[in-house]
Parts: sequence; structure tokens; C-alpha cells
Amino acid sequence: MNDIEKGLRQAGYRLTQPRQAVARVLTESGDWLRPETIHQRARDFYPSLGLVTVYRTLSLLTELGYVSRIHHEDGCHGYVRSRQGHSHHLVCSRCQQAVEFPGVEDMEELIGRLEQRTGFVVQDHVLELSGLCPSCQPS
Amino acid sequence: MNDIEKGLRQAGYRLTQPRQAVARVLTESGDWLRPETIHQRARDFYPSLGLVTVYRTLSLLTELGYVSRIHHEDGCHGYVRSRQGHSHHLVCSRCQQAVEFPGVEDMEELIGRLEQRTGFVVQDHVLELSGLCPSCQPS
DNA sequence: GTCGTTGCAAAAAATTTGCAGAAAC
DNA sequence: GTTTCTGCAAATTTTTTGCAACGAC
Repeated sequence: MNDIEKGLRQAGYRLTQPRQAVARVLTESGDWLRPETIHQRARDFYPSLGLVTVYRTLSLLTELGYVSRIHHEDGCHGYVRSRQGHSHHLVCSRCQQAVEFPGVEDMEELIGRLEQRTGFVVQDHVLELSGLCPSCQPS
Repeated sequence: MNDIEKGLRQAGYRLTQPRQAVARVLTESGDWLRPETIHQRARDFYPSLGLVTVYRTLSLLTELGYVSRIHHEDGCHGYVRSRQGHSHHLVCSRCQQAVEFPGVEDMEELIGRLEQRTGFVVQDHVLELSGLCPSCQPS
């Protein structure tokens, strides 16, 4: 039983085949994926899977912290397996490969300064880099 | 003639009333706005404005760098006037107020380290903080 | 057996496209 | 007068909802 499956049980959710199929696709892919793609791939493991269930499972897994949404400058409809709770991603703009990385060391300091200056209380942040992965670079 | 209007002319685009109406709404608001809201407000300045034109104008202004897309953890369909070219935003999760701020000082260093470690060439990034603005805090 | 979960069909949102008429320049 | 731009209607695409049947426990 993998991380996601354990997590679902612990949180009191049922460990169903559709959920396992979606979790498996996300776990096995190093790329960020759109709901539609996840649906297509997960049908290899559970052919009668409906797209609606993919959406429901994605929002559940996102809520539980096993999956992150990917926010590209153009297009924010991707999901990727994330393993470090709150984390950030470096994604390839050509091939969808996604690499996870921990926070910027000085983020805390930046947040403190901003809170002081603006009076906001900062609760969350999104940091995402994009570029070209080694295999997609011109040469 | 404001910044956006000048910029449109310089880039060779026509300065039409629909575009001026959209630009004005964005310039006058400190909040991030959804296309639909922009449409409603801009009709005060140009009543026959169509929603389609709002979408077209937003993508034009985004391309020219006068507007940024807002990427919330839940919902990334907002736009806000941005004045510093590539910039970042701190947004209130309750009232939509948005404050612009410059990059993290150590972003360059972080990017350098990541490039070295992963072999990626980083081209772009999205950084967005969210929290509660002074008026939306419980007290 | 119970109750959470699923798939379907259908609805609702969000965004894009084709095109004739309007308006910048 | 030309050429770009606009609004409309319609098409697409993306996501959500209602509900009876199903399956995990």
C-alpha cells in the first residue's frame, strides 16, 4: 500500500479502485498532468473509470496534500504528485516534466518584511518556476 | 493618456473605446478581478462592451505586461494591473485586494542553484502570496 | 446491511472562433 | 479608404451537480 493509499485510509476515506487507479497514475508520472490525461491513463488500470471521478479524486488528494496544482503563466489546469507537503515545482514548458523543490530559504524573511509593510497576515504562497529541462534544450 | 493607452499605441494597436474601458477598470481597482466582473464594471464606461472583447483585451494587456494573471490555490482566473513588468502579488483571500511587490532578492541565487542541480534552464516564474489584508483580519 | 463512492447524463461555467458590420487612423 | 477591432451567436472546453446503482467495510 503506497503513501496515498495509506493516507486515504487514515483520513477515513474508502480505498476504492478508481482512487487507486488515479493515485497510481500520479505516482508513476514525473510530469504534471491534466485531468483528461489522468483519466485516459488511469483507465488502463480501471477501465470503467469516469472523468468525473478523476476530478473528485484530484480535489480530495489536493486537499490531503498528496497532489499540487500547477500554475503556469498560461494554463493552470495541471496536477502533479507532491511529496513534501507544501512544496514548489520547477516545470518544463515543453515536455511537462516537473521537479519538486523545497521552499526558498529566505521566504520567511521576505514574508516577515511584507507583513510589516502591508499589514497583511500571510497564510499561503505559490512559487513555481518554468523553463526547459535538459532533454528539451536546443542543444 | 495613461500608461496602458500609451503602451497600446506604441505597440501599434488601436486605441479603441472598449480597450480604454477595460484599461480604466483595471487601473482604478486595487483588487484582482475576474473577466466577468471587469466586463460588468467596464460597461459603465462603454455600455455596449462585449465579454468577448474583455477576454481579447486581457490577453493583449497581459502579453504587453500591463496586467498579470493571479494564481490562487483555488481559482486562477483573476487579472490585476501590474506596474513593474515582472512582478509578484500579495492578495487577500477574503476581499481580493492585491498588493504588488518586487522579486525576492535571493531568487536569482535560488534559480542558479536549481539550474545547476537539475540541468533545467529557468525562463520564468510565478510567485504569489495570499493571506488576510488589514481590514479582513478578525481583529 | 449501511453508507460512502461511482458513473452517467445533463447542466453550468469558462473560453474561443467565425464573421459581418463598425470604428480607428 | 483601409485595416484593425468589435459584438454577436455559436462552438468548444472545462468543471460541477443530481441521482440511482454499486461496492467497500
